[in-house]
Amino acid sequence: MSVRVRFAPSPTGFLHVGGLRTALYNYLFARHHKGTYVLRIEDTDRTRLVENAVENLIKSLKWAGIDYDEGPGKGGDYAPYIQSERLSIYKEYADILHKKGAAYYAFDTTEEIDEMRKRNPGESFTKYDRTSMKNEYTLGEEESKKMVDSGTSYVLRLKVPDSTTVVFDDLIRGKVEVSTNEIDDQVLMKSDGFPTYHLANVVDDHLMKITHVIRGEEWLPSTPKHVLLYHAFGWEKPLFAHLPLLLNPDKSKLSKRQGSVAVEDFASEGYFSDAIVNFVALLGWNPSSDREIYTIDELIESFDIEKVNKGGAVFDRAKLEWMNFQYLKLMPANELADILTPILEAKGITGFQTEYLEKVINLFRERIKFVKEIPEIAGYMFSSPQDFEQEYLEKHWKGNTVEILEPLLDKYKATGDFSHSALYELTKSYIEGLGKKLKEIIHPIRLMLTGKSAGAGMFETMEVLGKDECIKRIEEFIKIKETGKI
RNA sequence: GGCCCCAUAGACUAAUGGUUAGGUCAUCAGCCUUUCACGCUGACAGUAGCGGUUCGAAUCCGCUUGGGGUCACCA
Repeated sequence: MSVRVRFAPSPTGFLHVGGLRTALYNYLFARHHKGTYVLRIEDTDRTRLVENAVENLIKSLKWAGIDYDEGPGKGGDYAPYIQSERLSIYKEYADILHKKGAAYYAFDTTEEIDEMRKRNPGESFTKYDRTSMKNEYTLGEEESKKMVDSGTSYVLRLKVPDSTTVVFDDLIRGKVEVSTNEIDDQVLMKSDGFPTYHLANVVDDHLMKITHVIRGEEWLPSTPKHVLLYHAFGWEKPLFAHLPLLLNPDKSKLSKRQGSVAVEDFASEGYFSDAIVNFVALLGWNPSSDREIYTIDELIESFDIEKVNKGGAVFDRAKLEWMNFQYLKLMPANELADILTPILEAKGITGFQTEYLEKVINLFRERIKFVKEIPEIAGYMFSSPQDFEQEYLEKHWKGNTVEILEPLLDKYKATGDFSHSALYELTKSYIEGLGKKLKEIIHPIRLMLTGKSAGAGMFETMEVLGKDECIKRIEEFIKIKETGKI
């Protein structure tokens, strides 16, 4: 039988990185087994509708390079893939459950339920009390039918059998057992006619012929309810695999507060999708070799759901940055220039050729983790420096600096070769001819051209800046220095 | 609190009964050097604890401790 998996997020407005990892593992599993990947939207909570949430979700998945075979916008044999468009299906299956006696109507108000829970405050676990509340059993079948027909608000609850044990196998965790005494008579159909997650999820997974349910660990406690539902319907259940959680540094479930958590935020912060995918893939699993960087095809090739770890994994942003840097180092300059251009434009820097941007990128790519850092640390590549580091100036600008500089400036003016190697030779032989060391002149030059103590190689920087610009900056600096303004 | 899940260095992980417990991030040091980085080399640092099974345990079992998740007409 061919593998069919699904990623079934609820449209909360954005894709959480934890969701991305779940989506990714499903994707890797599907592709590894040459199976089918389904995207299904679980929007059965109409109180939490968020505008454009589905579009955003799909956009983020697409950004990450995770494409699905069936789902919203694509269709498929089991459409629709948005649960709010499948209401009549759930109603139909809810009725089947009711007819089988596996579920029953209940008429309690929210207040009555609250009160029931308050009744035994010392109790460790408050289960819906089928024998004392307002439902089909206490009211009688006839009365209850009358109420339903007359339009009284009601829900459908799962009749959980007493004192039996639900057992299922988890691909990652092995055998899991839970006593039904610990399982509540879960609401399956809400009073607004929408199904709860539990019903919709089971019905859809069955109807869509899902073979493996791969989802976050937070679903583990409700899986027994789902197993009960499969059993009640007389359906074969899929295989389950509950993924370990992604954690904050304090080990709690990954959330905002301690940094971005939305995939779109990582994108706008300048992370590369390949880096995020690579990083997230290795949180909870790895191909067991001594390597960190993998292409998506390599991940697909070696993915093994049974080798996924059981314990939660802290989302370490420092390592993510390092990962991003690994990709930045290797990325073609023209692609990075395409990223740089709008960043510069946003700062009002325009009019530079792509070729020039590529040179700047190559100068700085090993000194940054994000492209957006370039205008921050190397603004002088786009206009003359306005500020000069005071401490750097005081340390390297001596009384005789101008004296030493002027003949060198003439040599720069005279040379036809402004390549970094030629500049190096020229500068070196000149300064050594004076019995001085190269570094004695390099720092003043760096100061005049960049205003900063830190930067790329001096002669490489000069080559990219170009002869005219370098000469202009040096002359300007000397002039201003003479006025005493610096 | 009940139930469920989990436990290799600060973090991510490898090792599925036999290794000096390996790799990566972070941290620290040295080298390189033209500043800052990169890179290279090295260092620090781990099987939560206690029992048991076994010739042999990070690995299997039990208990303890610790952490997390979950207990809605939310998913």
